[in-house]
Amino acid sequence: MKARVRYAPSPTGLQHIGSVRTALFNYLFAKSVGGDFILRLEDTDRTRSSDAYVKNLYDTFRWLGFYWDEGPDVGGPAGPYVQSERFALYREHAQRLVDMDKAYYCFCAEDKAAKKDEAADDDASADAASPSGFGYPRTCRALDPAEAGKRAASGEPHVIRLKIPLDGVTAFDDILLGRIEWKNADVNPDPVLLKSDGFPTYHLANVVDDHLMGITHVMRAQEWIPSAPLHIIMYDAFGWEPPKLCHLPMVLGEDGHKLSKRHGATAVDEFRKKGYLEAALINYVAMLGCSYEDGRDIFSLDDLARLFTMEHINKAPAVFDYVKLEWFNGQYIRMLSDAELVSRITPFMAEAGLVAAEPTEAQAAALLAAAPLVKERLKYLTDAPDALRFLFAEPATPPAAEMLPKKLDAADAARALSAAVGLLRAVDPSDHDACESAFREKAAELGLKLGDLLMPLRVAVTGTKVSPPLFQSIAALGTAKALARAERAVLALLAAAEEGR
RNA sequence: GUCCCCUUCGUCUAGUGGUUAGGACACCGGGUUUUCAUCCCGGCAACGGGAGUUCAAUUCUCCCAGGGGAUGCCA
Repeated sequence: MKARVRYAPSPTGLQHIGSVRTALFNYLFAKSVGGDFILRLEDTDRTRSSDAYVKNLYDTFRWLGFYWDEGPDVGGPAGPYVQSERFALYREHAQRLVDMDKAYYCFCAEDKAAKKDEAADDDASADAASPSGFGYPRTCRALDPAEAGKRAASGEPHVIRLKIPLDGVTAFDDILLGRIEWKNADVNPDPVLLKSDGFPTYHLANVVDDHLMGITHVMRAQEWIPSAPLHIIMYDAFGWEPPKLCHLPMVLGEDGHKLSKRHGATAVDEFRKKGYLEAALINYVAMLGCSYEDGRDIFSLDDLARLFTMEHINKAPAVFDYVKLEWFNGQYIRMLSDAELVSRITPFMAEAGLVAAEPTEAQAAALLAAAPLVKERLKYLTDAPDALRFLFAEPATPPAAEMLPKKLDAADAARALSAAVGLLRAVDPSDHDACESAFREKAAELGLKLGDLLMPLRVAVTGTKVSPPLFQSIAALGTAKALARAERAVLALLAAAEEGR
């Protein structure tokens, strides 16, 4: 049977690195076995779902570059793929469960106090420690079904709750974790299936849709383990065969807690804006909790899809390491062709006001010439503006002190820089070897190290002590501009020397 | 509190009874070099603890400890 897996996000927030990892693992599994990857929107929380988040979801995955075989936008035989468009289905199925005496109407008022308060801290867990069990006290379970049915039919507000067996155990075999057994007494007592607004909860919608859509494998984070038995009980009640379950290890922040905003960037969109390459992000995230081929660490999406196996998923949670991600990003930047790098950094250059959003021909040429200069120096695409500013904007003449090599004073530096200017007039900056030998000779003649001769020129031309290789930078800039900057700098140095005397 | 899951270098991991416990990031040295990077070489560093099983346990079993997760009309 062809494998069918799904990614089922709820559009109640920006696409998060943790959920994207779940999507990625599902995708990799599907592709590794020639199965289908399906997108389903779980927008059953009417107050929190929003179109803006749906858009963010599409934007995110378009950027990441992986796709689904079936989904709201591409259609498919098991649609619709948006739960709010399947509204009637859930009530129908909940009703079936009631009719079979596997679920019941509940008329208890919504317990606001039981709702998790966002601001609540650890004290809340102490409060929750009721000595006699937990959760809903199953009050309405005792109601006469016929009577309850009448009340519901008359329009009295109600929810539908699942009857969790009072004793016995529910077990399932997790692909990763093996057999997991739960005493039914420990399962969430009678969870809500259908809310009072008529929408299903995750539990109901998830089970109904996974079955109706022919999902064969459910891969989701380990935080879902406690609700797995409840889902199994539902599959049994319906008489359906449950899909195979695989609970993925969690992704943690450096402090060992579930990855969240306070750990740094977590929304995929933030990574894009911060100058990460999607290939680097995918490569890194794929390696959190899973391994592919020993002795190798650079994998394309296709490589990952080919190499993925569930046997190589780890059970233990993984800590998200921004430093290692940074290394991956640098690796991927270096693998870009010059033209690719240009198209990647152009938006950031434009944002910094250094080039037009649609670069002019001259800017495009300058960008292309500059690409090889910075390729191995960038950790993030966002580093490009600072690294290349000197090519697109006129730097202020640096203060003399900035231009002094170690142990040299302003007069020495002025002398060195003047010599450099003289040399610059004579050489072709694009002839790297000629430049270097000319400057080496001159340095020796002046009793300077090559670096000392070059430093004042570097600062004068680029405006900073740290720059791409000087001769190539000058070649990219053009000798005329470089000369003008250097000559101004000589004057500044001379003035400083005068003052210092 | 209760239930569940997890446990190899600081981090990500390889490893499925016998290995000098391997790799990557980070870190520390050194080299190349025109600053910064890149690149190359070397180094540091781990099987949570205790009982078993076995000729032999990182690997199998149990207990403990530690960590994480769940305990919603959120997913």
